Amino acid sequence: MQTKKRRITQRGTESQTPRRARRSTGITTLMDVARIARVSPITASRALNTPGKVASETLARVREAVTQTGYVPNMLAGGLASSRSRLVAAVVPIIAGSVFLDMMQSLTDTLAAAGYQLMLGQSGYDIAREDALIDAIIGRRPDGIVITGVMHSAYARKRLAASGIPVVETWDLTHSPIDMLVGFSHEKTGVAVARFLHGRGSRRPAIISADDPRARRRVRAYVKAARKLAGMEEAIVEWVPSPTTLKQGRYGMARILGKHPDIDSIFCSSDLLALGVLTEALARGIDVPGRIAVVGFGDLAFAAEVHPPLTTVRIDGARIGREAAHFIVQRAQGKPVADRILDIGYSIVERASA
Amino acid sequence: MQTKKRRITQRGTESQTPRRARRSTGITTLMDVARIARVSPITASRALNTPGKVASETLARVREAVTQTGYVPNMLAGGLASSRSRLVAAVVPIIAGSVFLDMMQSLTDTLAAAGYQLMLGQSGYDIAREDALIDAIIGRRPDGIVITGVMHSAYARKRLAASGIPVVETWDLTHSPIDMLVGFSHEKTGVAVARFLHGRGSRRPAIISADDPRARRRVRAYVKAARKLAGMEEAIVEWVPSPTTLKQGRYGMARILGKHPDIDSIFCSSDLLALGVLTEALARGIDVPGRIAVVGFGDLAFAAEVHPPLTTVRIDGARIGREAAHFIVQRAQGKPVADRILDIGYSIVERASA
DNA sequence: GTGAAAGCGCTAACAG
DNA sequence: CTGTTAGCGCTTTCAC
Repeated sequence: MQTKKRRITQRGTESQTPRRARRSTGITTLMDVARIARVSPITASRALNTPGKVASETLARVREAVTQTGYVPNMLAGGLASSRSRLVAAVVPIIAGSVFLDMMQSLTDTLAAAGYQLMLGQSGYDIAREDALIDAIIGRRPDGIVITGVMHSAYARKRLAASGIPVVETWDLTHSPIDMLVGFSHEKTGVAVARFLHGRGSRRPAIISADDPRARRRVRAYVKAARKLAGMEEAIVEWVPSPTTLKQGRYGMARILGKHPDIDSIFCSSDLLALGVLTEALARGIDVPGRIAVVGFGDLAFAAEVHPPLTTVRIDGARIGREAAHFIVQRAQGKPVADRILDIGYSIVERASA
Repeated sequence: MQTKKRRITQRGTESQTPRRARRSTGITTLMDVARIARVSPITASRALNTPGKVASETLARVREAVTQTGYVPNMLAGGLASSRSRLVAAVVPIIAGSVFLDMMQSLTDTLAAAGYQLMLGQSGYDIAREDALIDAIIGRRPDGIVITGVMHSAYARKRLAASGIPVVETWDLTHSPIDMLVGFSHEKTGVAVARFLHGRGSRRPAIISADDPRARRRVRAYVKAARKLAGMEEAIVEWVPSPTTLKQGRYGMARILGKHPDIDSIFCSSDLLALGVLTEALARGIDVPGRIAVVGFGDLAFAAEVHPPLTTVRIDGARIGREAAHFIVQRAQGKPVADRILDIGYSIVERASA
């Protein structure tokens, strides 16, 4: 073997055997495959990525070489060369016990079907960590970023906008998204529930809500709408910390009953809270919906099967995931997205609890 | 500007202006930062990665240039050059409603703290998809792979072993892991629950279990252990499909009661199933634990707060995630892991339901 | 403490 | 349909 090529050094030093800068990792590369298939590396690359552009006989030789060597393409190298990483990042506030699971599920599935992988990040409740997370994500040069919940940090929003990476914000509605948006109106939801409970005869309403920005907006809209409804008293509001749990629902219910034993309905900012309310009612022998009507939020899998079945606001999380994935795949294929804002709405699922 | 360098072509063609092969992406690179800071790219790199090896005055100049430009390192390029991607892949059977959420949470947190990102993959229930997933993951050259549940496919196991990537299998115990392991014994768990319920006076036991391999082993161990316990009748087993839901718990309970109304205990393969059992019992006016004792599995957040509080098998999912992350970070730092198998055990949390 | 050179493994851009 | 060339943006190796 001979040294294949040599550079001319700026200063015309005498020819030395150029040192080897680095040893290869030893793993099969596309060059190995190409050598075995007796084609050039680029042809091997085409055989794998755009098989239609390669003669079938060549294709067969390359495929043979791939199976023979157990070659797995290095997507770091591919991504660097093509500036398409086929990676999509998702940011969730928290993973455990989150209402975003259905969305993550469908996002992962939809993206996998299109050849993309999902990277997961937790923004948590700390702005500094959120900023660090966004930089870490941008550093991976993903082909898209899906943000669930709200991206609070102005710094992060600026970085995202500057990165040029397609961004989909979800689970909310605004007229000025960073880029694209799949969500619904929390205000409309709050108003709808107030009217629904009023229609069911509630006059002394209470609310147990997580203290997060979107739930807060639902509550505000509910309270405001309730004031305009005939005979409706001012809604009692009990705040609980995020993330919501069954436990918080029980405690919240207990606290409300302690102060206002005569309430006749409770709107909970999550189904888990509502389940806690049902549990506390059961433990105290309070009839639901007879004495108190209960409405949840989310329509999680268990909502239909608890006792009594839970009336709740249904949000199609799986659809949010699918649509967000579609947005990003569209963009990655260079197709501009016409409508950047998609309102998937909500619905109230009437069951026995209200 | 002048062409900086030129290669000597094999055949000595006359000097032509070499065409520009590709345009840069236009984003700030380390070279831009280096130019502004008036240092070489490698010094800029060192300033960011090993600041201790750079003079403080140089460091300041580089940092200034970074903030000025908004530079974000391209980790695809860095990973390719260093063959350390700082990416860890996690494989879960499904995301939604999974018992692995606590683990994913702590895995994400622990890894993020060490500077790693998590990539998520769903193996689902289809072997072909599982194989494709493993190849997609290996293609990213992650610094580690955490597998939750069981990796069924022999093909995938072979590929993983051949890839040289550190692998941590979790939630189970075997003497022949692919690489490393953090889990517990499902057999011991099953035996322990059988003994526990026997000690609580159960003689006509029933089981509602998901039809997945690990749950099946718990059931088998339970049934076998029960046969040896004085006065214990053969356990009635009702299988339900994975993933388990509250609904399955209700239906399973209903089916068992239809055939064997005199059972006095039910062991459920998940807390969600157990909650379904409690719900069905409530709907039918059956006293728990008076007439039927109920034991769950998992000790999810809600277990302590349902009515009655659920006796259940506690598995420290968060710890599994932490330990798995530690294993991988250790390996990534070149430190060999002494004990590749970690049994984190289980415990029975005694509450009112049994 | 700093730098020049040489790749990591792949694909875009042309040319034939 | 196939090949040559030149990078993508970073870090390793070796030298000073």
